[in-house]
Amino acid sequence: MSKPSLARGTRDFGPEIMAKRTYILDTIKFVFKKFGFLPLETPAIENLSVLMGKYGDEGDQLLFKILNSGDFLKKVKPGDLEEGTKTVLPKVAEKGLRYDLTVPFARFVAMNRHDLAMPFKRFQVQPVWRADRPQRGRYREFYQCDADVVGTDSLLCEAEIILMLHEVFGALQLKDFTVKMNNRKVLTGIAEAIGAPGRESELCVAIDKLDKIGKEKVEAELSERGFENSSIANLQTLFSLTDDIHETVATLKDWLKDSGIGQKGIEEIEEVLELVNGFGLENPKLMFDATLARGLSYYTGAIFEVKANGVQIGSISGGGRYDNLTGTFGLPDLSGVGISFGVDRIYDVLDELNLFPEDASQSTRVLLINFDSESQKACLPILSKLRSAGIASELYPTDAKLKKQFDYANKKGIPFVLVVGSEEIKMQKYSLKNMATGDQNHYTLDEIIQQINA
RNA sequence: GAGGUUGUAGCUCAGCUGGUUAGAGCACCUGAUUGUGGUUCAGGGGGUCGUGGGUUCGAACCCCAUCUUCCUCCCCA
Repeated sequence: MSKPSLARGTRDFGPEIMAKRTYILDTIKFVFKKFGFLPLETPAIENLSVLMGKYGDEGDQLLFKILNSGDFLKKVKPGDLEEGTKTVLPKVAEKGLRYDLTVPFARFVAMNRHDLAMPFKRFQVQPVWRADRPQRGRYREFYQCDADVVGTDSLLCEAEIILMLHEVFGALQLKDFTVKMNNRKVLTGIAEAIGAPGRESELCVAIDKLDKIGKEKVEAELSERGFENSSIANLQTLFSLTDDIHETVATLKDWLKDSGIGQKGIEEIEEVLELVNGFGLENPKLMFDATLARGLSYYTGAIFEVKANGVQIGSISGGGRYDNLTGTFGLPDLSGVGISFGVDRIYDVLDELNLFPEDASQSTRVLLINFDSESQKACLPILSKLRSAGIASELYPTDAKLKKQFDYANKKGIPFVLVVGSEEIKMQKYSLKNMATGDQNHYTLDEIIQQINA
């Protein structure tokens, strides 16, 4: 007999945690559906040919590969081993676990292009796997919760994403959050404006750390990376931006007036703002942050990130627009925009702020006590009636000691206990005990249903 | 992938320079109360000290390896 253990970087979700996670996911899915997104699930296992080469060299390393079934060494020839992993891997593994939801989605779109109503809006909530080194908040198995629209470059999608973010976090009672927005084209424009065209990736890696390490260190890093002093001096405009969205737009318009692409980016942001305004969104928690640079390797337009204020935690949601999603699967020129919710982080935020509703973990409302076969028999029709009335109820399955049965109700947080003994059966009135107050009285079944539903 | 860190009862942790039978709180079980939980009281069970080697008369404690935990970097959700 060996001690059981979890595989590294994986977790169990017990009933209590599941109740809270389900609450979060149900809220998000409800909003997705309300905005016309359709559900999609794809297999945990994909062919490695679908997954490899999509996430860079590092990504290929982090893919979980599945050993071929049967004699997995069949195709390996003597001598292959000396050639190393690159030679042996394709001969022993043809499948792997999905690394994210975007690539399987792209595969699905490419395979079903003729059947899909374009633009195609889908949401997908499934676990993904990465052979990463686990840390707090980083696991080898975790859920992604994505919604994307492909097949249109309409900025209406961007506006609707902003709306969905507000609806989701509003519904979760999270009052203090900020939706940060930027545009890849603005970043490209900034690189041009400071005389370092084409180097926005490098620029952004440094700028992105601004709120973490401060202006001086960012400047030092840029200098190290070989940016001219004049370029760095030119960035002062960026460091002096305020939270006021209209002011920022005006400042950038002037700063980037010589960059066509930069202007385009600002125009896109203005149009999105106008659309959001058109929806009549009340009290928008929207900010234009020109230093926001996440996922630069594939985002081409809008970039989003949501921060929970007052909680020491990274972003709780992020997304953006990308071009050519399905290009590697033979379907070019398909633009898409998507948003992803960080379920684990949202869980931590709600937990820390105590925002989970009381009844999120409540299941059974009433427990029927079992004395003997006689009372058990009497309980059956009562159970059925309670359940027909929509009351989650259960009968303790054995005639264990009352203490044990009451303990069970206690531990499960069941608010009512119904005692059905010989006295009660005779009277056709049963003892209903409120576990919180300790009150206990005899009621008819109809009265009991009323009491429990009250 | 690089560096550091952690592991003792179901859980949280004590355990002296290496020295007899490894402790506590909580949880669990039994009884006080054979038709009533949460409180109280009395009693009880539970540990190959992460695992495998080594040093030693003797190892929870020292050494090596390995797994695990957490942290920093890289990268990311």
